[in-house]
This record gives sequence, structure tokens and C-alpha cells, in this order.
Amino acid sequence: MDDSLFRALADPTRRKILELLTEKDRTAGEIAEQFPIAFASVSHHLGVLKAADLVATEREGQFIRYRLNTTVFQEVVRYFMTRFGAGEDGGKRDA
Amino acid sequence: MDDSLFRALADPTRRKILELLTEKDRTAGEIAEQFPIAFASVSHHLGVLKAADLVATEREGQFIRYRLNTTVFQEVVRYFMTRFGAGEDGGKRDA
DNA sequence: ACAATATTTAGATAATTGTATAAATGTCTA
DNA sequence: TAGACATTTATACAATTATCTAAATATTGT
Repeated sequence: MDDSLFRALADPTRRKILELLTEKDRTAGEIAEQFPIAFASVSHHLGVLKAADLVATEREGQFIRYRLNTTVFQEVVRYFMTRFGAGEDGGKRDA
Repeated sequence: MDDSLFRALADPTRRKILELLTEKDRTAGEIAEQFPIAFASVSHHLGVLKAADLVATEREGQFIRYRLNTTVFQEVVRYFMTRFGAGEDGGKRDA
């Protein structure tokens, strides 16, 4: 489990970005306009998320589209379940 | 999902502490001697973990015994599963 | 009450990180 | 090729954090 992954998740802006991307893929600009900070700052956060492999990018003309890399989230869940036994038994499904 | 939780998990020393505590409950001193840093520094990390409610403590005479708060790990797993759909379907059980 | 042990808290410092502005890069269209 | 737009990179700075040493607090046994 890479250190960069947890560091990436430690910032609330970055977690918010990830949540935005669960709704749909978005360009860097679409993401940036959701936050009160400078575009360059959001770009920096996107770089951190990408370095942690939490998101992937694809260029679309002038735009760069970001999407979640769901595989890594599965690894995070597995990390907690295997290391800490925190899973299905404990995590109630419908509560 | 509390911010302090993710910040607490972001440090590798703290994650190592948590993993030590999965084996068995340990006193602050037993934990501290596993690391090459000063006892006071480990104590600081323990404070961060406790503030995030990832561990709980109980005094035993001169000692203070730390144990995992497994409930919170279940919440972390649930966070990822609900927010990011990263769970059972994707996380292979036997691979 | 005192000394010894276990742990935390206080205060200082160095490293890391989030944010800003300005410059650079990449793409499109005229 | 020039100009406009989208995004990133460079650089600087302020805030946060990890670590240290020293002092403080808590408990036990003499």
C-alpha cells in the first residue's frame, strides 16, 4: 500500500474532487470551478491524485478529462479488510 | 467522515502503530520501542490516533495500554464502499 | 515523602504541504 | 503563424506537521 495514496486522501479538497468524479468524469476546468481556490492549486491537487493513481486522465482536444481509477479504491478497501479485519461482518450493509 | 481520520492515516509511522495493535494490545512503551524515534514523538503519534478515535486507551497502573478501535475501521470501509462503490464486487475475496 | 518508572505536554526547529501569482506548454481556429 | 483558451509547471510563501529535548504529570514501591 503506497504512502502517496494515504497522503493524497488526507486533504479534504482532494477527497471532494474524488467525490465529484464519482458522479461523472470531468475536465480539469470543470473540477476547478467547483472550488474557491486558484485553478493552478486545483491542478496541483489533481497531480497529487494522479501520482497516487487515484485518477486517470485523457486528453480531449484542449481539455483534459479526469476519471476515477476505481481499482485503487478496491485496493484501499482490501487494505483495511485484511490488515484490520474491518469489513463485511462489522460494516452493516443496510444501516 | 472526519478530517482527522484521514490525516491520522496519512503518516506511515501511525499506520505501522495500527498494524502493531492488530496483533495485540500494547502499552505506549512497547509501541515506542519498535520505532527509531524518541518516545515523546511516538506519544505524539498516539495522541493523533486517539484524537481520530482510531485507538482507545486504558490505564493499567503505571502503564497505558492502547488498543484498536475497530469500529472506526468499519466506518472507513463503509466510506469507500458507499462513496466510491469500491467493495465486494470489485475487491476479489480469494485473489 | 522520595525515588524510580511510564507517559504526556511544552516549546523549538526543520521538513512538508497548500496556496498564490506568473510563466510555460499544448491545442484549436482563423 | 498568431491569438485564444485550457492546463500545467515554476517559484515563493504561509501554515501545518514530525521530530527533538526538557519539563511536567501520574503511578508504584520503599
